[in-house]
Amino acid sequence: MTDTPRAWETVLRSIETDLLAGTLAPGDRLPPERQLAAGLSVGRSSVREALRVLEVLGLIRTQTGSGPQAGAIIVATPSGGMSALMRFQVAARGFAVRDVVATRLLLEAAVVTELATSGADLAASTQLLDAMDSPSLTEAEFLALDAQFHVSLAEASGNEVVAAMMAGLRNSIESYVLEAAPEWHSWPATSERLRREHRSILEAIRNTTADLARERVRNHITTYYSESRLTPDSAIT
Amino acid sequence: MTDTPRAWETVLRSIETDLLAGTLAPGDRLPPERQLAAGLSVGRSSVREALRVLEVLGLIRTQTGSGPQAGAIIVATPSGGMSALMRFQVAARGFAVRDVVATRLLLEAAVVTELATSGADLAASTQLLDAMDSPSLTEAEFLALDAQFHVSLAEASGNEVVAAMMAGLRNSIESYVLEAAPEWHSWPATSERLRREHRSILEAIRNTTADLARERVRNHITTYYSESRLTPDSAIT
DNA sequence: GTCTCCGTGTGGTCAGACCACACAGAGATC
DNA sequence: GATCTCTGTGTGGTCTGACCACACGGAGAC
Repeated sequence: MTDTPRAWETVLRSIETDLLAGTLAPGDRLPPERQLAAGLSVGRSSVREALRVLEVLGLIRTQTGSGPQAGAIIVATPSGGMSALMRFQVAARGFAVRDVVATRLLLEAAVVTELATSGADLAASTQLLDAMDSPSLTEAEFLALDAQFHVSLAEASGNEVVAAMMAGLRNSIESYVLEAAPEWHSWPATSERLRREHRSILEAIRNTTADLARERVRNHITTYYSESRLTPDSAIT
Repeated sequence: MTDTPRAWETVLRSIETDLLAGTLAPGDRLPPERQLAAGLSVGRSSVREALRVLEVLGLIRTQTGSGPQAGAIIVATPSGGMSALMRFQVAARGFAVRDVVATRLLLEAAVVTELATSGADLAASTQLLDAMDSPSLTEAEFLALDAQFHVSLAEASGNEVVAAMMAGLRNSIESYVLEAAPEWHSWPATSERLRREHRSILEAIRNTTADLARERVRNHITTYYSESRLTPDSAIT
């Protein structure tokens, strides 16, 4: 009943407190592991367990050596953590692939609706589409740009939470997509279709026709996963 | 260029592989740390760093002692990991509270739309509402049930990914809500209003009036966070 | 047959040691 | 004086060994 927290939880809570208090902010360096351990009266291994968690969550970046770039630095890049979380949950069957796809559809529909309504800056997304026109791209490279394009839409909406979720959702089933890719009927035809659909989505957004953009996103994504033989059914909204 | 993975990454990848291969499944026990270390030719501390990550991500549960319940067991409970991730990202300003609220609104609107359309089982949600009618509840207890109610809606939609996200979003700003709670004008009046709004949302779902349910959710959430002085603006959709 | 106790295996933690690495400054070289 | 080289130093990364707390389960006492 005394509820003794484990040592590494103490470290985690201490860092969280410093973050909330503003003592620690993105760009700052954490104290060296040995010093952190001494300051909290825990072993260095406990500190390391806590730092490992923070690293996977995308909160810090560690680097060996000396100098200003060495050590643990607060970075707060959520997409990495979101990807790791979802990838493992899919692997452990905590998340069904069907739900991942449905959630992606849900989020992306909301994103394009917002973009069509608010008229945000789509320069980054447009640039990615141009890059995808290069005929020298391999299949994997093309799909990577494809993923970036969809994330860029979420970023353009200005909602970092949604952007991170989109990245995580995509990454979590990336291996499944790549696995299924060889089964696509014809890669040149598929990539051509994907490019066309991307441009039509952007066009609908620019014309501020939210319903049309949403409809096109819906078709785009369901077709995509259907060809990958990933259950396209049961999409919320 | 040799790209030597760190020892704990080796452990993580090994476990992920076993999960994907089906060698490891929810309910299974991981090998003891010492044995795992020997099998992968890494130190026990590296194994522990990997297990710590998996624990925070909600993939395993560890317990001391001996017997069938001791050790690390695969559980795959994503909400815990989602909560930790979002809580730290909010603390480190990777996520703006505004975006968290906007995302919650987005997801919940989609959830009630789905529920109103598909006619899912709402018994669990109804039961939580009844529990919230008890006059002996403290403020914190009431708010905990409140959070559970909203998560239960997401669960009723059958999408575990969305349910985990809802739980994570809510937990990540829970501390802010509790902080602001004392500033509410009148607790009895507030709780009464919340109860009323909850029931009206469920009613709209039962009547399969999706638009109405969405509208009521929107009002419910924006009012809620507005009273908590948490930026209610800029909600996608 | 029941109760008690202790062996055993598990995670949790700590301390110490060593390695690889990267920077910074001292010193050598031109 | 400017440049190059080298070594010291501080950092994370890892391993080993040791000890603790805990919970189960069977051996032994009653």
